[in-house]
Formats: sequence, structure tokens, C-alpha cells
Amino acid sequence: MTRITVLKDNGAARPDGAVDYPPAASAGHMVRNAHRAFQRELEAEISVYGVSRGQWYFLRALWIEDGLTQRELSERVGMMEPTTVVALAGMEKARLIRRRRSDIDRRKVLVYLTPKAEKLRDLLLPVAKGVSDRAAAGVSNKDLTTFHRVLAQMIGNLSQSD
Amino acid sequence: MTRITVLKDNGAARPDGAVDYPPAASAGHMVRNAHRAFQRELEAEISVYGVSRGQWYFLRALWIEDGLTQRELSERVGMMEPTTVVALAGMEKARLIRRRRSDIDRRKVLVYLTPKAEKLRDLLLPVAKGVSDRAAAGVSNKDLTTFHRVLAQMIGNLSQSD
DNA sequence: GAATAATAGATAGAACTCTAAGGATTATGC
DNA sequence: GCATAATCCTTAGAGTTCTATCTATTATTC
Repeated sequence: MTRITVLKDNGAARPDGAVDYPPAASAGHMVRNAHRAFQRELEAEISVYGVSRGQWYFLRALWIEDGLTQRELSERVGMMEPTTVVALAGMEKARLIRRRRSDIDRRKVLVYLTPKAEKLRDLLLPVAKGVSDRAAAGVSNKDLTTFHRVLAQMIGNLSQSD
Repeated sequence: MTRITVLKDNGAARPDGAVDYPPAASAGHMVRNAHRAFQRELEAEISVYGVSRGQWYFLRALWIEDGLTQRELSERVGMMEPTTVVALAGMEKARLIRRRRSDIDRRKVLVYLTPKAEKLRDLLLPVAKGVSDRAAAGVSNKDLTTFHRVLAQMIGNLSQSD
């Protein structure tokens, strides 16, 4: 198997020997800006329903499956466990979830959606889809596919190096 | 001029009428994950030099031009002013910058890099470039170009709706 | 030139996220 | 079956970012 390494020359050494690597040329910077734009939009729209963006990711995981332990939730959402604890405490106060210690293994805390949170599902998922659609306006399906593929590859490349 | 709207069907309505929009299909979610991956990498590498990611963006702007006011810096970095104040306070304590009130307009605070911060430039810019290169490994230049174009379009689309 | 408006920073308080360390509970090894 | 290890959750403390509000300085208006 032949491994081809493509050298990318965005950000060259300057004639004087100093390094030049402007933010605009950086994939990291662009991803950051896009992330902030997405966040701003999403937050503005879901806050109308009394949901913060910190709660959003957990709601989304629980809409797929609830009755999870906090550790399982942390893994699915991709947050550290202390973050989950804080977020869930807020969600419990906002009556979006209930927490119950497992009878079988009393170390575990099981998380269940309230009816209120279940009703929000069909209201809020379209909101999220709306943001993504608005972001992708004017982008061809072909380019969008490439975009997703590159993004997935980058995520894989970076998490591999841990 | 004909406006063609492409309907994208990632996330369709289900037969039972409920909405289905899994995170994996969401551009927002993927951008978020990529952002977190980039951040984790960058932070790990620059922390070796005693620079936090909160300071990074400001250093980067100041390496291009220093003697800026805090407001100018905020704009260039894309942060709100209180964020800038906090970040600069930390940077001053870390001896990365000095702040001086302008003599001409004493409302303004001018920000200058210390020699220490200037020396970090040629050490840290290659680090940032390394992270981006590692992220883009195995991605063709053509796809990378498409990626950048789509990202720029998305950022434009989203910030337009403010 | 005094009152008002605009500009520049700073402070307070909140939300989100992390690492490090501390319980409580269950599983394992002898 | 008791000591040790592993698992699960929690707390503490820090960093980053925001909105809202305050102070200080300069510009504008009459």
C-alpha cells in the first residue's frame, strides 16, 4: 500500500525567514468562526423555549434514548462527567429531566425526560434543522457531501493523535 | 436571474409524523466536534509554552499589528470587549503584553507585545500550522478548497441573519 | 462654556467547560 | 469474608465567554 502525503502550502515561510500564517488561511480558525455562528443562531432560537445550549446536547441525546446513566450520557454527548452533572442539575431544576438512582446498582443515576421535555422534541428538532439548512443555503449537494466528508476526516485525524 | 433552491433532505419527517434529525446528519454538530478537536490539540501544544487558548487569538492578532486599542483588538479577534479585558489582564500578568493609556485620547488603552511574546511568534505559528496540516492529512487540495469555500459560505449565511 | 451625547474600558454576574480530587457503592482476589 | 480495586457520581476550582451595567474621558450642541 502506497501512502501519499500531500504537502499543503498555505502559510509559507517569508523571504526574511519569519513565519507567516494568517488566521484566514487556517482551517482551525474557520471552523471556530463557523462554530460560533452556529452556536449564536441555535442559542437565539432555542432560548425562546427556555432551553440553553448547554442543555441542548443532552436533550438531543435523551430524545434518542432516555433512562441512560450520567456516564452513558457523557459519552454520547462528548462531555466530561462534571459538565454533565452541572448541566443535568440545571435541567432537573428546569423540569426537563428527572434523576433516579438505579435499584440494581445504586452507584448509577438514571436520567429520564419529563413529558415537558418530550413535547419540546417536535418543536426544537425542526429549529435545529432550520439553522443547518440556512447555513447550507446556496451550497450544492455535491459540495455539502464533500464538506461532511472532509470534516469527518479532520475529526478522525485529530482525535487519533490523543 | 434565476434563483434555484436546492432542497436538502437530511432529516426527514418519519412515517409516524414525528421529526427525526440525528446529530450525525447535522452540519452544526459536525462543526462543533471539529472545533472541539482543533481546540484540544492546539491547547495541548501551546500550553507547553505557557500560552492558553484564550490568549492565543489575541497574540495572533498582535503578531500582525500591535499598539492597537482594546476595542480594535476585540473587533479583530471577534470577541466582546469584556472578554478582551479579562484576557489582556491575564496576558499582562503573564508578561506577554504591556498596556499604556494613549496620551492623545486618554480613554484609549494601547496594547503592545513584550519581547517575550514577539519571540514566541516563530515558535507558535508553526505549531498552529502543524495542527491544521495534521487535521488535513489525507484530504486532497481540491476537497480542501471546497471545504474552505463551503465553510466561508456558511459563516456568511449565518452572520447575515443577525 | 455647560449640558448632553458618544466613545472606551472596566466590573459584576452568569453559563459552559475542563482537570483534579473526594465520596459512595459494587466487584474482585486471596 | 475482608481488603483492595474498579466504577459512578459529585464537588472544588479554574478558564473562557457572554450580557448588562458602570465609570471615565472626549465630542457635540445650544
